[in-house]
Amino acid sequence: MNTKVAIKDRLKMLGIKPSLQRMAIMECLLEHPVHPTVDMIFNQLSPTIPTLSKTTVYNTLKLLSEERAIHTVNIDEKNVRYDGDILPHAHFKCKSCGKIMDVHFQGLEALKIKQLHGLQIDECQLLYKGYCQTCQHEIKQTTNN
Amino acid sequence: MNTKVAIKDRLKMLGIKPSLQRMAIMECLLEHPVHPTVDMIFNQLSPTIPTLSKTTVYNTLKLLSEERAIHTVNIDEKNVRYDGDILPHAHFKCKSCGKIMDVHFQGLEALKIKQLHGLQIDECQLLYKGYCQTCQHEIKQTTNN
DNA sequence: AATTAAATTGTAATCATTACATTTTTAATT
DNA sequence: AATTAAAAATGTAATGATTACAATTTAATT
Repeated sequence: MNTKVAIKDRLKMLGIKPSLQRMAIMECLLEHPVHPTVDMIFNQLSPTIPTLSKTTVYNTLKLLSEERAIHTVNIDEKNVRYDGDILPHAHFKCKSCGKIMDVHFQGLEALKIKQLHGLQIDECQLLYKGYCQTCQHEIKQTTNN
Repeated sequence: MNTKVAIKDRLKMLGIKPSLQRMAIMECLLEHPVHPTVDMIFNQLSPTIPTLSKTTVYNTLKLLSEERAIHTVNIDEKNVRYDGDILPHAHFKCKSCGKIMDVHFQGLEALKIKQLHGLQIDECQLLYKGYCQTCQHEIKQTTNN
């Protein structure tokens, strides 16, 4: 469970002062695991924090990802996506509806290698693109008519 | 060997008319497998094709990747990188010098799955970030002083 | 050669992200 | 509790990669 207390402790542990804005952004990512953009986060929180600035969202997301509290997902051409789930998993983007989904499968952890050909690796992203179940069906329907 | 003839045939096979500009861009990617940016390609070819426009480079790279003659690599935050090598391999970016390198290892082909959890997959990217051998050494040296 | 279509080019617009200066909030010190 | 210093948040302006679009050039077709 991601209680506010748990989030606060987590940020403190990482040396991040848990301000109102930082807490809200972190909580937003955990509560809405849709890999949101900066704009989506800003629009989500703006009503409850009317003074919130988009720059703060940018700054905070940068800080959080630098301190490894969150991950960035570079699967979309236009905007960077953010993910509060830092457990190893792949991402899939539907080229029709644009939805970004988590993908889990056996053997994924094996990709999280730390050393390879003398390279020191500390970040890994596995990205897939294609068509989700819903869009596959819609395309079939359209083609049949 | 990537002779001009071979490149021309390859483009024709994909239904791409092999114009001077398209040939040059395709050849540039194959001859200089450094995962160049649009600007790098433009600067490389500009002297030999003085009339070349950057828009043409953008248009051509879009066409080539749509027709699957090349791959885009979204490992850099600032610019899209392009790769003429479409055989399965991963990419590594050094966070110090910025160099982007190919990574090959056993079991990589297994990631090229076509179907998963009902998703129809037709693109796959495996990206690593960290520090290359050279930069690791330099960091050690600096730290020791 | 004339006509049409395709490809290339140059300029202007878009828009996500960053830079930076200012203001506000928080923490530390007296 | 007031004062000062540091950190965080904010708003505006700038940046710069990419795209849109209209004009020009080149190639293909009749």
